[in-house]
Amino acid sequence: MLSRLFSDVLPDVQRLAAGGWVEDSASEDSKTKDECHLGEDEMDDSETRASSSRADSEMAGDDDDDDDDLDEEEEEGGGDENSGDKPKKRGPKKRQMTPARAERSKVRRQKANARERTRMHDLNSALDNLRKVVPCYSKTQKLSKIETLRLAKNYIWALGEILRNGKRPDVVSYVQTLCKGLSQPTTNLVAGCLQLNTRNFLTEQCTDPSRFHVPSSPFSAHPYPYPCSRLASPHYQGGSGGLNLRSHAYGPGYEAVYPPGGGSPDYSSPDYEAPHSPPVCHNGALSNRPQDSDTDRNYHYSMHYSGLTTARAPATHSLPFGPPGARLGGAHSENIPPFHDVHTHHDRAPPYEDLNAFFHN
DNA sequence: TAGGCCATCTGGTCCT
DNA sequence: AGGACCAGATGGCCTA
Repeated sequence: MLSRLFSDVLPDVQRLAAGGWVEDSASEDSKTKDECHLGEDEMDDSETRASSSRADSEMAGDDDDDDDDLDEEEEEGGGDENSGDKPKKRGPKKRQMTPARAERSKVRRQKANARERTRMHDLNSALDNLRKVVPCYSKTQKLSKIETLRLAKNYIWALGEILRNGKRPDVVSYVQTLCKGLSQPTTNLVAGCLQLNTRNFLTEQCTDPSRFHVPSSPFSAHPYPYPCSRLASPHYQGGSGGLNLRSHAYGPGYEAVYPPGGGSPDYSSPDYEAPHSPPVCHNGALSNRPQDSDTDRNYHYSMHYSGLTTARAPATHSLPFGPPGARLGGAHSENIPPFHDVHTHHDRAPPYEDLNAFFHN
């Protein structure tokens, strides 16, 4: 099953790596405005516009040239740079910038700029494709580049954990893995994509961890060797509304646990990242209420991955983590981003159905 | 208004 | 020489 999953995903990954993903309408939407009004035809214009303005200022007096041969001859004999009182410079003699040479340099620079632009567009296109295959995708609330990479890293890590452990992880660990190192807005978005109220299920878990199956989680069997730099940051101020994956999830002093199969720290793990990430901004975006109702709380205890199978019918936008038949949208909608255009990428990634089945009991 | 994110230009370095 | 890649600088846009 999982082998089929990866056999399905692998070509896409390869296409991603090659940057050869066929753009669809969604990617068109995700183009930046600059890219949008910068069609292929206009690229040259803008390129000329942008670089020429600068080049023109640099090359004052750069009139249309000229006789290259003549210039070359001049350059060959151009040893007059050190003709003054100044000490001779070492190294290759700097050729005199003749108008012809300046023109060639300008053209070369313009071509280099165009190539660089194309290269960056390709890179952005690949990033757009990556945005579509990570577990959260929104046309309007596009993940930033860095957040996309972080989420992708976490996603790969989570899938690897599933393969290593051969069983489905608990929802808490899964979401925590996905959100590790992500900014608060992105955490909200991911939680929203998974239709989770992150604050609720985490705080409740803190209140009564025994009601979750976290201790038996494949992710929680070992001490977490890769403290999240954000959550461990001194800048972090755990608030009532914030998502505190450390203390809220497992209680004070309990580190979230996402070990590899073994017990020894694996610093090659994607969870290990140099502590360069900015601190999480716990601005209460996850929660507007000090405490939720028991109804809301109880809902979280019955969360399962089963809802992810709604990916088969994305138009319904049903909430995936509720008890069968439960409607959860209104109760939690204030804590999660607007989802009319937010969905898991699995809506369009059939292989994830296998994963859903895997999560299913 | 500050900060985050982004696109673009640019010069340097390495490789072919 | 030219292309690919990279990182720094810069300015624009957006949001809190």
